[in-house]
Amino acid sequence: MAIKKSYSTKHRDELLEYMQKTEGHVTAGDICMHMRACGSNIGTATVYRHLEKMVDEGIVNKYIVDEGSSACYEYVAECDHKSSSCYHLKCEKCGKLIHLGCEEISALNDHIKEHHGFTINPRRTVFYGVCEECSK
Amino acid sequence: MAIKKSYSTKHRDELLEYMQKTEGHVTAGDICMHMRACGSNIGTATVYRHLEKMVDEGIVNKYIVDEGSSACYEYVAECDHKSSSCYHLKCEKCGKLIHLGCEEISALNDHIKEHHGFTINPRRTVFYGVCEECSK
DNA sequence: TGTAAAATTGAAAACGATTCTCATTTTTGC
DNA sequence: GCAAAAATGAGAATCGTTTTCAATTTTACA
Repeated sequence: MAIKKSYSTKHRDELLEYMQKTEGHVTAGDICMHMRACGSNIGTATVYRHLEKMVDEGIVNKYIVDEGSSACYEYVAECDHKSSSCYHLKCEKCGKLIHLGCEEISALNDHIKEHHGFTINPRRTVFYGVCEECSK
Repeated sequence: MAIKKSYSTKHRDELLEYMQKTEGHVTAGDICMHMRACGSNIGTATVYRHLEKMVDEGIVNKYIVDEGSSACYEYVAECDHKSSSCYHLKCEKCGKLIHLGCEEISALNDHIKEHHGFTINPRRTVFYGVCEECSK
């Protein structure tokens, strides 16, 4: 029940800046490697802690894309403006993770909400399947 | 490049029988515990190995439902007859995993196939969100 | 049948992503 | 400035899953 206020620190700023300027999805491991390559001495635990907080705050999205392999993170601005209609497709063959902004799909949200009482969270939902190139 | 033919063994039969008679989703851990409780001496590795094979063969579906926690498996008959329209909803609050058979949703598959060239695999796709009870 | 090749098995070790612990250092509010 | 609260890093711990390896089963077929 302790009050957990977020201090803004060098590491948090570094991490946020990296997330903002990075297009697409990165894993915690990617981030650690990159940060160290840039001379930052940020630790693994700290990266995870900040990512988790940012996910809670809605600044960053987290996708569980495969069991075993690492989770993907991305800065929210990338697709938040289309919020309800931004989904992700993950190709089972080539492993590509694809953004999909499409109104048609947000209609699905409405349908499931109305008819099945379930409120979908597009931020976490990933469609698995086979992409165009791989299905040739 | 070795030829990998499936021998039918006691363990495979036991496991398959358990999967068939079990409704809904189980984790590999659940299975191991249950098998041992029933006097079987099947090992963890064997359970995983058979599950993986059954997934490949299409007899069993595997869902990655949360990072960190175990994957869920279920016997395919449970929802295969509605194949293209059988999805799963996972409540982020209570953790419930819900079957959803609905034609409206299979229309989504068609849309994504036609307009985005992506073939969805409902067997792996899980919608995250909040269920009816939890959203009250 | 008998037998060798191929597949399965269990135990335990290895793995990899993530989380926890804890002592130390920063940051904050005042 | 100072004390309380939060952040930090290193390394240990966790936990689901996979691998290893030697021993056992199962199969194909002579």
